[in-house]
Amino acid sequence: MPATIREVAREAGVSIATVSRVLNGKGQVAEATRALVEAAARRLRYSPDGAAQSLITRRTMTLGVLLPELYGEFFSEFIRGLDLSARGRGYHLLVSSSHSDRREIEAMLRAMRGRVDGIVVMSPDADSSTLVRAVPETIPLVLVNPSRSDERFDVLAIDNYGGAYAITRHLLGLGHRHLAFITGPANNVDALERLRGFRAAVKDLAADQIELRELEGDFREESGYRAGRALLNERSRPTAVFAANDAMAIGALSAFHEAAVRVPDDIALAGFDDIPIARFVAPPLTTVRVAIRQLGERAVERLCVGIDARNGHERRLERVATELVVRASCGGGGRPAAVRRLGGDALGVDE
Amino acid sequence: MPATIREVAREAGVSIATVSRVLNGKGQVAEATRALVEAAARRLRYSPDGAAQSLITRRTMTLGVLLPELYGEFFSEFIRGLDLSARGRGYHLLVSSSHSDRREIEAMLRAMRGRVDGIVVMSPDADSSTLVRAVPETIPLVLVNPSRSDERFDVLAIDNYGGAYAITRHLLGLGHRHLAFITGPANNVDALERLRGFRAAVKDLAADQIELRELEGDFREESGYRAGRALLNERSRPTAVFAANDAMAIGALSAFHEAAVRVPDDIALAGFDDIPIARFVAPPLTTVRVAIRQLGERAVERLCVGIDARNGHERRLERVATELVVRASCGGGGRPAAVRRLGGDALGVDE
DNA sequence: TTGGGCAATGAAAACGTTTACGGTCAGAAT
DNA sequence: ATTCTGACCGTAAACGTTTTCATTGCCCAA
Repeated sequence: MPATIREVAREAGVSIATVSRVLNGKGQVAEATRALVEAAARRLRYSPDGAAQSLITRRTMTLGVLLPELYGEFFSEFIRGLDLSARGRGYHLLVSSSHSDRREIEAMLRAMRGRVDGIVVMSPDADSSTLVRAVPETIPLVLVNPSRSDERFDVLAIDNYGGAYAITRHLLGLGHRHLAFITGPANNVDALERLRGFRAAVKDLAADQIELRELEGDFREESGYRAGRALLNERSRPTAVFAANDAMAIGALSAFHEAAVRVPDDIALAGFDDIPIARFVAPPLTTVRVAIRQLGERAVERLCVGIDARNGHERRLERVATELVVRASCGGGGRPAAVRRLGGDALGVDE
Repeated sequence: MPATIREVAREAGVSIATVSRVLNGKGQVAEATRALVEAAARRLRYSPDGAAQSLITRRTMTLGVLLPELYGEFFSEFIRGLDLSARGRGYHLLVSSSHSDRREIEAMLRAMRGRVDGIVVMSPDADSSTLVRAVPETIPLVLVNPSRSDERFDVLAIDNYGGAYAITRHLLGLGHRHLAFITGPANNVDALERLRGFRAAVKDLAADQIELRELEGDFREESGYRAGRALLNERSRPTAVFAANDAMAIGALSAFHEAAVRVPDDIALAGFDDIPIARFVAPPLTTVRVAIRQLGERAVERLCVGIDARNGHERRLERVATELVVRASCGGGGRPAAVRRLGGDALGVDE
């Protein structure tokens, strides 16, 4: 029903080739005819058919994005980063979320064939490493925070381990010897790495003097709340709690507040991610900042390199740095917010 | 580079027509050949080219989504709703965010031609009503919370007015006579409607006995924080504050906490949206629940109706109901959370 | 034997673009 | 006058599908 290039050509009294040339600004065309064509196009409200363009140019100017179940501020920030960067490069974003199991992701990956020029896959679930085998090797791919790095692909990884290590060290440095850790989903790679960093710091720095406690969570506020309540009921209460993400920390905070347990006076609390709201809870949350938006921007950037090079580029593992953000929730004179950067530049490349 | 249908046909020793029939499950084809073709397709890791399919079928199985600057939990919930509903119907989602001015949106709208089967436009900025004129009338469109309803389009509107009215009545009912309102962005329709509801309730219920104060905000935590501080500095402090959204309420809460002003004892506080985190701040936030995810789901649903009917369906204005959620932040015995529903079914249709 | 009907398949058109190629024409150079 | 050179523009092929239509071969009824 909408106008085609042919109708524009007829209206302007020229051939379709000329119309195409005018609209794409390629090739020589007389000023007079250009004006003619432009007028005709405007009259007919013509805009080219994306499908036909993609078919012939083999470019869709679209990037695919595969995300896990999206929840909370983390993803809106991430998508925002992707979108900003993509739009700046003239790309659209085809997003698909809530992918948990591998088969689903595979199906999506194939469904995107011919619809996108490249794909960003964020699959923090542990079995994602096997997933990529299903990918037609031809399409550029960037993996964000995969369980295992794979030198066949570009990979972006948050330095979860380093961040967790640093914040744990911070807690130990404040003198805490009785710690609790609230974990994330059992098969989530970010969560696992944070746990690993926590354990490593404890082991390295104060192994024998420490009393430890690990509680299960799932990255949502509710689970943090439950964990917080559970802790309060224990005979010997920890002096500091480190939640694997801010949402759970806020949940725990809510439980503490409800029980009139003061933070940080009675108990110290730390999170991870530095979601925007973290500085506005009471007390402001000591946490580890992840440059979420930049993570998205960087992913698109890498992907575009892959696309332009037709995959003929060298693959890299880029580690996105984290930084410790000390606010009031752990006490220890952490105000105003002090920031300590970990592991090189904010977006430094190592390995 | 990836395999085409022609190669599959050759591999299987049949015509491309037969391959197509097998893969789409349409038309008669002998069991033996079917197996042959399927084997060949699998061997070559064939998956059809989306562009070519769209070109011929005139269906992209993709829905466009135009969003404003996305920030915070609201949008991740909304996108989640869209995605869930879209995927259930076999559609993909092409999202594009951060659109502020009209020209940008128009450009996006045209760019989506031939890439999507329909579009969801969320444009809370006041001039969006003029925008739609630029749309080729042919493509199905759903407007979410537009500034003015337009009977040429399907419209989904949050009952901002009703929600604000109800929560203001709640505050008045608790005896507050000195109120402050923190506004949203000046040209944001949701913000404006909430303000209108607030003013109307005051006028209707207690016009002359009330002391009023309106402060500017922009829907982000930071602006709520600033407004909160400003309020504390005033000679005559309000007894209740209603922020046009939860993010700002949380910002204000942070300011109050910092100044050791107790909520709700010293000052009552209410928000709007009921973002997931609202129940986990201290004290839990009294607010107005907006069924964000359902809003997204409903938008896709309406859009699909328009697509299936080739726009030959009757346009509707659907109002998404809101409900008052009473928690502790306003005092008045509101715990555990009591919910009062406003204006018909949760997704009731009026008008 | 003839013909009708049906299942299975293939040939080819169509979708709306971009672009390689060739043609035309005016003016300049010979 | 002839040829050459560009600028300008049109013809047609190509992209990878789906789908219509025709063809083939087979079985069965007349």
